[in-house]
Amino acid sequence: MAMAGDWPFSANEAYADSSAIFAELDWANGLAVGELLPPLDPPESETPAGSAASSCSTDDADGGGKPAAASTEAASKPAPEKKGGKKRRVRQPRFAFMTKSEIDHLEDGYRWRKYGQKAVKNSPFPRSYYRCTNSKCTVKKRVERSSDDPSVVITTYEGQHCHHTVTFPRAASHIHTMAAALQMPPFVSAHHQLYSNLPPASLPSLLQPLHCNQELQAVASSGYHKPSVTAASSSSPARSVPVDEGLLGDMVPRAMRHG
DNA sequence: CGCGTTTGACCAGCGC
DNA sequence: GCGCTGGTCAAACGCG
Repeated sequence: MAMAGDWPFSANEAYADSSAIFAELDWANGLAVGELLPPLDPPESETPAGSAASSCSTDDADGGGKPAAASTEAASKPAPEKKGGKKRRVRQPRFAFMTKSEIDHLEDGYRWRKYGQKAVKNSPFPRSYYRCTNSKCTVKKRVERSSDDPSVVITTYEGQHCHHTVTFPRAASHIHTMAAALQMPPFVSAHHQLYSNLPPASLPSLLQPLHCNQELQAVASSGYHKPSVTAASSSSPARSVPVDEGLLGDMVPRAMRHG
């Protein structure tokens, strides 16, 4: 696989091909992607929205229905304890985006290990499942191609990284740090146009620092300067983005924000 | 040898 | 209750 040691922007042609990010809904919940999902199971989950979204917590709470074997216990398959009360699958906050790319697995600065692939219904293309290789990080992502447009890759992130990217870019650090602050892959913030029907207020919640991410926030806030590569927002190329809507302004065209 | 991928099996949730 | 589907596990395998 492509080693994440190489900063994708230098070699990964997919980025050049990538043309846009479209708004995407969380199909399962009917929410705009990027918005933190409401707790599906408030009593048991530690409030996925906001702080508890930490993927650092050992409680993956999810594990696809299986006992949370995330990262550590995976080896010994514990006897599947009978769940007295139906424990609903608790999802981490997710966001997804569509990318026009010829390759499925876009480099985003993190290292991922593929742990599964499934054929999905209503799609001729299989869905791949990836997990962050950081043992303390339980972030997962799914990658699949759109059945409507095979050139479009749909990537869904679940959870938030509690660590820096594996590689820190040389030149594009501003992009990367910004993306880190967003818990997004860098190409999201830098190379794509993100259309979203998120209410403006929801994005800041997405940016909410996690206890284990505060360093990222710090880095981002100190190192960030407005990237010049966000010209994808062709709607208003020369506008100056107010501080309070900076990232949002970069990614969400104004026209899309008053939906 | 370590790390990542492949792939079939297994399990849980959900709809009928 | 049953079948379908999505999600995950884990052994086998490949590669550097």
